[in-house]
Amino acid sequence: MVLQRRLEYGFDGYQVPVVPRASRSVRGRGPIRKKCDGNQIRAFEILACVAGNILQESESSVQSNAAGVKDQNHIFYTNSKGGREDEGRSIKKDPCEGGNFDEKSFACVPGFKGHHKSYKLNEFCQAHDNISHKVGSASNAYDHSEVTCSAKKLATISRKNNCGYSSSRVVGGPPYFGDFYEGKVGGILESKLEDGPYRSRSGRDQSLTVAGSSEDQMELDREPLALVDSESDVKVTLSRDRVNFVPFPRHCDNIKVVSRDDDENSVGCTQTSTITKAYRSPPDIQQRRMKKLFPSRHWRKSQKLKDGKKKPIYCNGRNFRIDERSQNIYPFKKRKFFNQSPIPASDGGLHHEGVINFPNKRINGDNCSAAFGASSSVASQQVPHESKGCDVKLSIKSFKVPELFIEIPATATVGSLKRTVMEAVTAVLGDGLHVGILLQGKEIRDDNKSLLQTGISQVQKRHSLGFILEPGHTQITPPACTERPSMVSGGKPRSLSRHLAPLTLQLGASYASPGRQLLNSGGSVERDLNIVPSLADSSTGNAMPETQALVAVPATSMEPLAVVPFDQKSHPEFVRRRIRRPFSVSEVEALVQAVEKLGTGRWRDVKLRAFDSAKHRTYVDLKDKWKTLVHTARISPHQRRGEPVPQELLDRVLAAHAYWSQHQARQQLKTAEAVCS
DNA sequence: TTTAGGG
DNA sequence: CCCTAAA
Repeated sequence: MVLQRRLEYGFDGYQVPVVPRASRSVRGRGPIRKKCDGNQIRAFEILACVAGNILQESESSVQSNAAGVKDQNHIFYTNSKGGREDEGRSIKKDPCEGGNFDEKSFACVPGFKGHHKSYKLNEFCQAHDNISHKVGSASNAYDHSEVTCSAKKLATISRKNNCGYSSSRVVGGPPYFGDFYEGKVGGILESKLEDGPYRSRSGRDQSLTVAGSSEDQMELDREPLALVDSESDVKVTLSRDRVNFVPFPRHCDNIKVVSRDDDENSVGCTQTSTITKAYRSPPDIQQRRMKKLFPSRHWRKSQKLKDGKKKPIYCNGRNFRIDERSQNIYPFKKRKFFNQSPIPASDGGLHHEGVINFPNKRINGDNCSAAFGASSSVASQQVPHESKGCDVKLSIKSFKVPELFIEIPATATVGSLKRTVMEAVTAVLGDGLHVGILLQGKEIRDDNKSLLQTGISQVQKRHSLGFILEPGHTQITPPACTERPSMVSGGKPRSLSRHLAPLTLQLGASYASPGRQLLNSGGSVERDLNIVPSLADSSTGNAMPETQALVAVPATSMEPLAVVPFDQKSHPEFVRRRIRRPFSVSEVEALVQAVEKLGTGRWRDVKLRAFDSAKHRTYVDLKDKWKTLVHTARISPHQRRGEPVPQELLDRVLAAHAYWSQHQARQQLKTAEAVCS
């Protein structure tokens, strides 16, 4: 074990040295900049494989969800092996971070003015628990759905860690009190230093970089554990005479972030947990939340194309989101979408070498022709005749999107064909999908009729009930990006189709098909999933039963509609406001810790150091958060809102802020002097 | 791309 | 959180 040492320094009166920024060479690495590329276009057909039965008990939907968990677990696990680089990295990384909990917990952390703080221990334990729970329940969250899948790895790594294979320890609080880092790397590298921006020192930023040649390299950067294990050569690059080896804080911070996300954001691909959770959510709360999330100004409507046709809705490149009230479908930022989509957005854009026609496109509710959408098949159903209130549970085996006709020159490349098809899909999906219901070949249009009235609930034969996907603009206002929710369905009360539509899209959003690359996305998925139950919750009247029955469906894996690539660049006007994700206390802790060490002018480094794996936290976010933290610390406690931040943290915020402000002033003074002389 | 600040 | 001028 590494010797635990403590160095305490006061910072008053210290002449703080220039702290140069970290080498920009680090830029360009790291997950943030990673993008997926070279993926393939997915099939057009949407598979909604749900073993279907009609059940009378709403309870059954829960079971259905439970089944979904299993699937997902499996999927996650499978995917975790498939390993594109970023995924693999994440998967490995998080567990490693988990492994670091202990170390961090044991780290002796001098508090302000040299007082030791023990509160951290609890915090980290908590974080650890959260992780464990996550792994166990598969209810991953946050950008790190991978965490869920890597229990195995976690165990392995933890073991290594415990064996003291690798040990690095951070002993120290704010730099102004002196830090003591000791990194030991499998006997290959051992370095230690006592340094920190707050302390007087001759050097500038010193850094130690360890690079491995294995494919784990990405994590080597930050993972002492991986480092140790790696048989690859270890290169040590030292700038200046000292070494600054600080492998831990980042992980620890990250961990906190993860656990926090789990708790509060439930961002995840685990539909089960989300759904379950959402069932508990009061509809009004959901609605309020949604309202906040979608300021109208962010929902500019899609522009019209020259030919008067509406532009493909940008949702194509994102996940769909459905407002439980208007049932508008909202897109998610592509950034998140990328995490799930195998399709590169930077595919060079869509080419238009082919002519696409939609001969059967419906207009204003015209008949849905056969060409337009093969109906789905309903696996089986059963009818609870006896009571009106009975739930009707439907299993939709598959959906087919409208048939597309593509004309493309024989000389066109396969790639362009793909793009053309994709464009066609985009055009259709983009306009918003509408679900039609075919009962024995006949489409049911009256959305106000109950299932009983229409006879849907009495259908016994397979195939007698079908669902079709139609371009949404025919009957429903283009779902996404509209600011006129009232237009949807002409303001009619909730109806069957209105509930079904979201379902369709939901399928896409909940997407989790085996053999697929990891889903993981920072929160978007979760939100999507949250919506569905809230739909049920907020629905009124007898539409409720169907809705609930359908809500259970997403638990299974299906091909998402949302996985249609979309070139966001061509639709810049659709950039949506990000989901608000309040900082948790542990995130604040991580931030404070990082800022204490790095200062307030190096947000990128702060990000890299403490939030590297928190994709949803940008350096701008961190900067903003710091700003608000400082503000929060200055106002009286009763004026503060949101999750209360421990006073201790706020004190540190003020201290660090004061320190670095002064530091900055000094720097400016120095610079000025230098210029003058 | 980052930083720094206003909104 | 967003937007953006500046660097």
